[in-house]
Amino acid sequence: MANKQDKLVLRLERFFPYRLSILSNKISSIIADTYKDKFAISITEWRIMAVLGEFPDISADEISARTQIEKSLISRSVSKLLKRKLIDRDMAEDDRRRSMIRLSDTGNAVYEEIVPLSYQYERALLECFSETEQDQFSHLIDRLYEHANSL
Amino acid sequence: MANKQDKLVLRLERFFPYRLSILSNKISSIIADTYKDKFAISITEWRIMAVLGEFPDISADEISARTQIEKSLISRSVSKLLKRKLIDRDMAEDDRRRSMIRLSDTGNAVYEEIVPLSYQYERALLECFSETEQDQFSHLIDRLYEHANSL
DNA sequence: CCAATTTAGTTGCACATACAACTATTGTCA
DNA sequence: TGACAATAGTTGTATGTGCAACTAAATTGG
Repeated sequence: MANKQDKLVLRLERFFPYRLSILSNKISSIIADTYKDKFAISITEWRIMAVLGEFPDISADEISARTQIEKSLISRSVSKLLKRKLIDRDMAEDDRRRSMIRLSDTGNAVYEEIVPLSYQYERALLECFSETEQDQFSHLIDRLYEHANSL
Repeated sequence: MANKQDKLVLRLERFFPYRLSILSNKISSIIADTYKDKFAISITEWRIMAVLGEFPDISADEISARTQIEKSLISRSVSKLLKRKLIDRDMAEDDRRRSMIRLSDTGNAVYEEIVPLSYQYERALLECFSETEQDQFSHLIDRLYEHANSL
């Protein structure tokens, strides 16, 4: 006969979304501490700089699209980065709403310091996997992301 | 001869920590929307309720340990859940600092509504993987989490 | 050509969260 | 026993972040 013990229980610590969240937060917070301690830069600011390192002279909107960061957050972060002279900005001549943003010389210097550290950290993280496992993991992440987007 | 084009660039969209973060945020935000729309509950609040569904009559500190949520956040969330009568609390007799928290009848009813939805969402997410891939992914996540904790 | 709509970016506001300081209670050990 | 340390929980404060309203500029359609 059914009783209270038949209650369907959620095992939180085995629940995929929870485990992914905990894992991601752990990894991100380690990175955040490093960037904060060494360069006084937040993850958000770093992501903006990272995108500008790859794609110079793009607009705030394009940064937003490429980093998935809210445009209001982009706006405030860009202000901070401008004040600290890590980036430069001027308005597009053909469209005076749109801005053209790029790393300044200082920003580039910081960028070139952080990039090797980032790769080093990524390698340290993934050293618990074999090459094959790294590829598996990479593909699984891509597939899951695709799929989550379609839900 | 080395020139500007030799600059080491970070491909953000292929950087593991970034991809994990984006994936996890996407998945969590879908869940958050569901809980918010149907039950007016945040992810944090749900995690607290989930742990109480598994482990009734535990203290705020134990909730914090099991969910990795900051104790100050636990405190404020517990206040909200008490006000909404989703949980009950009384103080431990042997230690008047420690509290004993559990789901109320209302809380249990909500819990029993959410749990099947959670499992359903998890299944929907993972349906893009075969059984084998699900196991692989699960093990890789566990290993990576272990490893990240040791860095 | 001009009103209405769309787009880029900024700002106000509400709420989430982290860290540290604080209170109250309990435990330790000389 | 009594001073000191440790623990459970709360609260203050600073900052992060998301959503919506807003401004200014560009585009569209009649």
